[in-house]
Amino acid sequence: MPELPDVEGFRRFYNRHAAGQRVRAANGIDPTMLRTGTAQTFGRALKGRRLEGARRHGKLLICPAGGPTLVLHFGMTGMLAWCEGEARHRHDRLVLELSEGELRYRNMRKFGGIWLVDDDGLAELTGRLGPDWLELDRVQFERLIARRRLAIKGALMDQTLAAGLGNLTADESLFRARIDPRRPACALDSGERRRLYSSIRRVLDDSLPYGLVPAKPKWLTRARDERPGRCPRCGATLERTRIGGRTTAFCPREQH
DNA sequence: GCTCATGTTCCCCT
DNA sequence: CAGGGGAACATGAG
Repeated sequence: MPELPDVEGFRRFYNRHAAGQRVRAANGIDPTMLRTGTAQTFGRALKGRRLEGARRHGKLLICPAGGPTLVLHFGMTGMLAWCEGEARHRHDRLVLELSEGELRYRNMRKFGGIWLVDDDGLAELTGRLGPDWLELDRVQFERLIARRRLAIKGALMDQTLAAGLGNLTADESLFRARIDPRRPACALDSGERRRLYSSIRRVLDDSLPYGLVPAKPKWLTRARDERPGRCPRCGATLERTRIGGRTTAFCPREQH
């Protein structure tokens, strides 16, 4: 699930359920997902801490805990769950026992990761990312992509340029802007760059309330997994290819 | 058995 | 250095 809109949904979920509570214990951490320290140091450092409100940078959920900061990346299958007595789920990779219940980090495929960092460690993590997409203005965006020769979709998914877009949001935005995802970024003219920027913002803004990329009637996301997929606007058969190692869907009749 | 999956990183080429 | 291609990571679903 996790692209920017999903992680923004997790942030709201975290702040609704977990923020403000004290950590009674950190249990069941999957050591293969822990990117810093050991299960023991992790648990000791978090126990007794009060969780503050979380923020987000790209696809990272950043959860300060009055000293150390818990950072979660959800990979392709991660999510949060709030539990009050339910049995442990097979894919729970971390259980934080809090005053009023349990916050669980659940992740089937175990991509992504869990960090517990100090301020320097946090700066190191976020420093590898470009600005968050919700903080990026059009002029910055145009500057970032203007000289790149890679496929525009590859540029949109490069988290070091700007952070938060993923496979679905990139395809959806290019579909909305009617731009062929295979074109070199530097081949877009100024009008196309503007159109793409506003399309991305629209896709993100429209998705945020849902906490996911919604399969709206005129959205590519609705049709991309059908086979053969049909363009939700013109009915043409969608084309499927790979860009940057990711399955890419687009309408060959409308996207140029 | 096979393919594919909303992510990232690393390694090898050109 | 920029960028492409593929593999790896781990666990399913169809």
